[in-house]
Amino acid sequence: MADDVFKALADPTRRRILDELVERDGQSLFEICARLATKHGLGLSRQAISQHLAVLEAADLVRTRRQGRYKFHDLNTEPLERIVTRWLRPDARENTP
Amino acid sequence: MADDVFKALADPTRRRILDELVERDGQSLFEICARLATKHGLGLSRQAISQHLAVLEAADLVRTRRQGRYKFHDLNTEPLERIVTRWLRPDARENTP
DNA sequence: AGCATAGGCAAGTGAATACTTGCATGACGA
DNA sequence: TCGTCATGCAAGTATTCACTTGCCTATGCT
Repeated sequence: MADDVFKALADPTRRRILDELVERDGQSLFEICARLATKHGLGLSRQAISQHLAVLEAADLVRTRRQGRYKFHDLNTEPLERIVTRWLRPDARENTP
Repeated sequence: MADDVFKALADPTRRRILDELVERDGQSLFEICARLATKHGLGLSRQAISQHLAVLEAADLVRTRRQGRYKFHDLNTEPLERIVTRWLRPDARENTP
């Protein structure tokens, strides 16, 4: 459960993908490929990113919806809000930005 | 920087160690070994845990202070509060628990 | 001084994982 | 219907990483 979230966040490429989805939600696989290549200079294959997206989806950080031959990816921040508070003590938990 | 934090949190054993330090701060290596073994049933060698602590220290999630032949480990939650807000949109950032 | 305790360093092993290459499927347009 | 575009599946490789084993350093006690 939270295990998958931490594992998903462990890879820098996957964190870039999340960055990209924060900026523009609902992108397709090819869009993400293109923007990672141009903006971040990552020359990864389509499959590499597809597998990363699968990991993110397994962690429920990304929700997908099919539309014809396109598959759009939406960011889901809910799991992120849960995981970190685990180690925040009561007094530190109040002023979370 | 934040890279090290995510990498540190990727391993379940390291997350257990953080759990242990939340419960009681300032433990030595042997204390952590003992409590992980008894409470969580983890039969890991001393070096394994020592290496995990080194990773946590590199991520600044654990601060250490030497005192004689003892080395005490203190939890530092500051890096945790930074990393997740990266993907929280403005509207979601308000009601963080 | 001598010995036990607390921790550190380094090399080696096995498993997990990120990435690639090649082929298959399924939807849309001419 | 045929070809193309977007994606999925599977096997193979190579690197990363967690863990162990063995030896070394240093502090404190008797």
